[in-house]
Amino acid sequence: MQSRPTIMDVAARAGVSRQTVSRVVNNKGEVSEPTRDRVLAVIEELGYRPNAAARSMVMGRTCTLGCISPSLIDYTFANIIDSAQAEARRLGYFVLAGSARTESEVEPLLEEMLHRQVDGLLVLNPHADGRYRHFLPLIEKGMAVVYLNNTPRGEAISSVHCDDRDGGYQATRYLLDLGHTDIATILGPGNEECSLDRLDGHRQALADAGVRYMAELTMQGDWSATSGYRATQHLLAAGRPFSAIFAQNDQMAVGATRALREAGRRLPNDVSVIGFDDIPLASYFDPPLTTLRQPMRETGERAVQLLVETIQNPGREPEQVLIPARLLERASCAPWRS
Amino acid sequence: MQSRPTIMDVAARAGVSRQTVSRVVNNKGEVSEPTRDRVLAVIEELGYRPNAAARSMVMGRTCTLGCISPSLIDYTFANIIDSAQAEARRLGYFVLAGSARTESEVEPLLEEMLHRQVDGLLVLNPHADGRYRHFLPLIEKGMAVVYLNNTPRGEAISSVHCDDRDGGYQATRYLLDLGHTDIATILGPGNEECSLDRLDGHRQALADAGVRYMAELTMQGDWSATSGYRATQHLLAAGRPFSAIFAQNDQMAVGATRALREAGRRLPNDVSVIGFDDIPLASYFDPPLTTLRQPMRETGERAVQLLVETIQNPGREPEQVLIPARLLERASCAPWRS
DNA sequence: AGCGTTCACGTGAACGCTCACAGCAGGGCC
DNA sequence: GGCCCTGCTGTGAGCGTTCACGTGAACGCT
Repeated sequence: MQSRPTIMDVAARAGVSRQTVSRVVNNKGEVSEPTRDRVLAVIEELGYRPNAAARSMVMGRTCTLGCISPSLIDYTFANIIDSAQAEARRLGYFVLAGSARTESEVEPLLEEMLHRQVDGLLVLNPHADGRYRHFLPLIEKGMAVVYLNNTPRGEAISSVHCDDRDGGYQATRYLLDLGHTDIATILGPGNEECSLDRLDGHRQALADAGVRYMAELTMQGDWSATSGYRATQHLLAAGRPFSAIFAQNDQMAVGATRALREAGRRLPNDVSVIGFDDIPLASYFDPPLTTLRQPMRETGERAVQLLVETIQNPGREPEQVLIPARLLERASCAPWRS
Repeated sequence: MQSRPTIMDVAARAGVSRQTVSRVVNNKGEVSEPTRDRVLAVIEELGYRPNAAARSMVMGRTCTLGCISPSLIDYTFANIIDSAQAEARRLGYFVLAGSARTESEVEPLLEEMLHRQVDGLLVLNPHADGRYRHFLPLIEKGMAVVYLNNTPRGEAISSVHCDDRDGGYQATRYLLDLGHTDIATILGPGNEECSLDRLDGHRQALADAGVRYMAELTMQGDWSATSGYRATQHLLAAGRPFSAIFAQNDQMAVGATRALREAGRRLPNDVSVIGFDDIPLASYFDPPLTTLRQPMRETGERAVQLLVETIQNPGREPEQVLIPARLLERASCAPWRS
């Protein structure tokens, strides 16, 4: 790469000092009209681009946000990251995204990001066990951090995520309104807050409707389709009757429908299934999956806004943002005919 | 954020010069055992992390790769980016990923990345029309660039992607071996090389088997499930009989199965469907989708390796890497009973 | 005329690091 | 003793910016 022109090259060619060029580039300070035009022309001519590294160095900030996620592939995460990245760029920041598949990968990834002097950190769906360990000391030292998806309870930490409790409530309420009372539910991992919250909402909806919650109809999954499949097989084998399943995400819902079909149950007439997330092909399953749409783009955007605000105003109080999920009625749920 | 310790703080506290600290940190040059230990201890104690911006400035490289993709959400892209990111980190680089949904977003994104002085560029599935425009001049100036997925023809550009031609051949060959001769095919956008290549392979397989290629059985899609759905409806309406569909990606395959089911055709007995990609829930569709698995992780890794090699050795000749796709037999294809 | 203000620019220093070089021991060799 | 070599360490300069000043010139006011 032949070396790029520097601010000095521009200054020399325009017959001004570097500072004037700097003023033009940053639009700050007084520069006369003709001088400005001349400088801009030279910038254009030379293809000058200010060196972000040099600028970072003197300004003490990099305008870079780190984003640590268990995966960049998962549809939900990818969506959040995509929108976060777009919003960040709108605000003059860039996102350095890294995946830490396992808990032990978090530390080195975080370390690398701190090397890069990221101005703030977006933490996606932190691994339950290391959720506090890595980030709390950083926050205490003044690092701006926003959690997404899972939020540690009882900590003064900024976070943005879907209103899982309300989502669980809506899903269950919907099934109840269709006349179902024997509602099975398939959870995510037990150490993830969003799963606990969805369950909470579920139980609240049952309670509000005067329907007894039955622990035997609650199965544990791990978000994967396979786990939903297995959970449903267990449910069927256990023999306790149910007419509907609330799966805490779409993958598990898809696994559930498969297990049901294999067991000869017809959807939605024999059993209704409702999911959570609204993955891309949800409407293409047989039957098209009724689900709660997670507000992924908004989540990413709000998180970046919150993070940037925190960076620019370090005194800012932590804030917990909840964004409601929206019910999408498709064809996997039907009224219960008793 | 209280200010981080600098190399001078470490030097002072260890009673050595900055250069010695630098030598220890970078493991280069001679440092006596006791001095090294002392410095390392101070680094640990102070939590010193070298400032990447300062280092970039003097070294003239940022150890950062830009990655421009139409989307970070799409399963294929997300997979490639995730693996690229992991491989990059292994090699001491970081990936700055940005999405440029439309052609017009490429320019500003590229511009921002150049500001950041990225050492090289990963270009994912470039928008057909702007494929050359933005990057060729950069490459001429010595910028390291690797294309992924779609590769402009006839340019001396490094690229890594799936062997689409062979994939198209395999898919078609598989259907032919099952006894199908009336094979419909649903393409991706006509300006994407990977779609053209898959079609090429398809036609070659037909030719090799002495089966006539029928243009009426070829439909154009845009990778979306909906487009596959529509294309199949057209195919059915056109009345020309077919016993199998080769959809150039899984989304369209899923759309196709839905259209077939709605038309009362049974899968796979009436019609076989084969896709391309192996999306996560492919095995959970009804019937589980037979498809060609795209080597996404390998693609991302090889691309980064190639890019880093090019950066470190600017004289390196451009190289086109093809990675074979692998047939995954599931249940959406059946032998043709004539 | 003398003064302060504003405008339009320029200059030294600093950001945190690495590179190239220099210096100073100590050791081996003729 | 004088020479060179090697191992270890320090110093000046510079990377490309911005910040905090400083400096004229022009202007308006008393």
